[in-house]
Amino acid sequence: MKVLIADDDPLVAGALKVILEAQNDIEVAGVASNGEEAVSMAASLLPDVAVMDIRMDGMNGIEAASLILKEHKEIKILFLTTFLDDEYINQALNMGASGYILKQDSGTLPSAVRAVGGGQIVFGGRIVKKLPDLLNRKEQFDYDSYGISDKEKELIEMVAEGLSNKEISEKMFLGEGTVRNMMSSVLSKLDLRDRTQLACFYYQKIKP
Amino acid sequence: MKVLIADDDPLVAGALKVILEAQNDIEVAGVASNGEEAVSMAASLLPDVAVMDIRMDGMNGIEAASLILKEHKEIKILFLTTFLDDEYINQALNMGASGYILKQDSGTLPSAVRAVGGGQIVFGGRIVKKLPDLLNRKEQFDYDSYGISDKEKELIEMVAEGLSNKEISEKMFLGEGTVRNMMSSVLSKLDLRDRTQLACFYYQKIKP
DNA sequence: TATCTGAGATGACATTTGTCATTATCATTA
DNA sequence: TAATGATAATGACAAATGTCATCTCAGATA
Repeated sequence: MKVLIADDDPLVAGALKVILEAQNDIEVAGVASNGEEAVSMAASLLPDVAVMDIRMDGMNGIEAASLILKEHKEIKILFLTTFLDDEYINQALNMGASGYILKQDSGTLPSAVRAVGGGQIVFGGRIVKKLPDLLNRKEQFDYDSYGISDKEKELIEMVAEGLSNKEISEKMFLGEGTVRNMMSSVLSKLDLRDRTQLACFYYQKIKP
Repeated sequence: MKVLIADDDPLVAGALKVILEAQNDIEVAGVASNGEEAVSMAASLLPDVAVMDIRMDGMNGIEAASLILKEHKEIKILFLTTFLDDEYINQALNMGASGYILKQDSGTLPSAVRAVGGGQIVFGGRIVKKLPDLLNRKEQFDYDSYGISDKEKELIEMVAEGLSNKEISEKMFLGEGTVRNMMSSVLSKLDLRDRTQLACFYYQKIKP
């Protein structure tokens, strides 16, 4: 199995090479030290798997990988990263990467490379613990920073259920006019125009 | 590395055993033929990895796995399945499983087992192609069955962006009154009361 | 050809909605 | 005690919204 390594830190790149070459079924076809190099080497060497750092000077790993996949979608991309970074995980997934593991777990790199080469997808264990949170995120919205009170929060949730002012006023034991005033206040705090925009805001920003 | 196999089809279980025992670093500690057996054998054998079928008579793989994880969260669960089933994938992920691959890809099973044993997460390649869709699902809602036309569909999406009738009419090159009529029609088709409920419906049922 | 149909438009109408100024209460605080 | 501020309520008002009956018109259909 032919592997291309891309990392702008020569020490890391060297270490990865040593680890992978110790496996008798893995051959390190080349080592790139930045994104551009990775793209051109991938095109000439046609490795089975490209093991890439995400953070590199110049063209980063994500960009390089998507260029590689554009031309050779049979090459599997395995990202190595130092941090847990939600944004990168999402980008990598949507881009069609085959794996995303932490450098700290380099001991499991060979098996990850084999699994990826075999057409499977691999995530570092620590990353998976974050996946459910990524899927059903909730309540992370900071009402306070907008100066929104608990009552107003209630109101927002009722709007997001499609209730009218009258219905809300009954549920909250308030006058309908009061609810209208609260609504007005909430809308201006969030810089929105009407209750429908508030409902959209709720589903897009508060409980995505 | 100790592995427990659980599959209610003896043929499949046997085949898996053969495949895994051909690897000199993998030892098949036991073979369970249903969920209950898997739970008790996991408790007594304490394997590193449990390779489990999802569909089994009686207790299914998901239930069995969550029982195993409750007691021994260091045991990694690798699910084998015949089908691509969104619901199972989600359940498996949320449950804390370490892998989910197709039986058809049994050739890559050994590397998957090693990767999982090493603390990584593995998904079968065909499954990954569905992951982005699972994240930003869209368009799976059946507008037709409600008799909703393409134009009406557009309108719904614009309402879900918080646009007013006037803004929608400009975007669609229609009279504002026409938009109001379309709105009225859509609301009655979906049995809703106003545009805010329509926006809520959109985020809850159409693009959850 | 005559008819039917559906998309688009209009105008009238009752409601709902959001804004604003004002007032009333009540608890806290200076 | 008096001032303050938060909470709740009113009334007035303009704008937006949803419903309905009706009209036009082009294209399909008999």
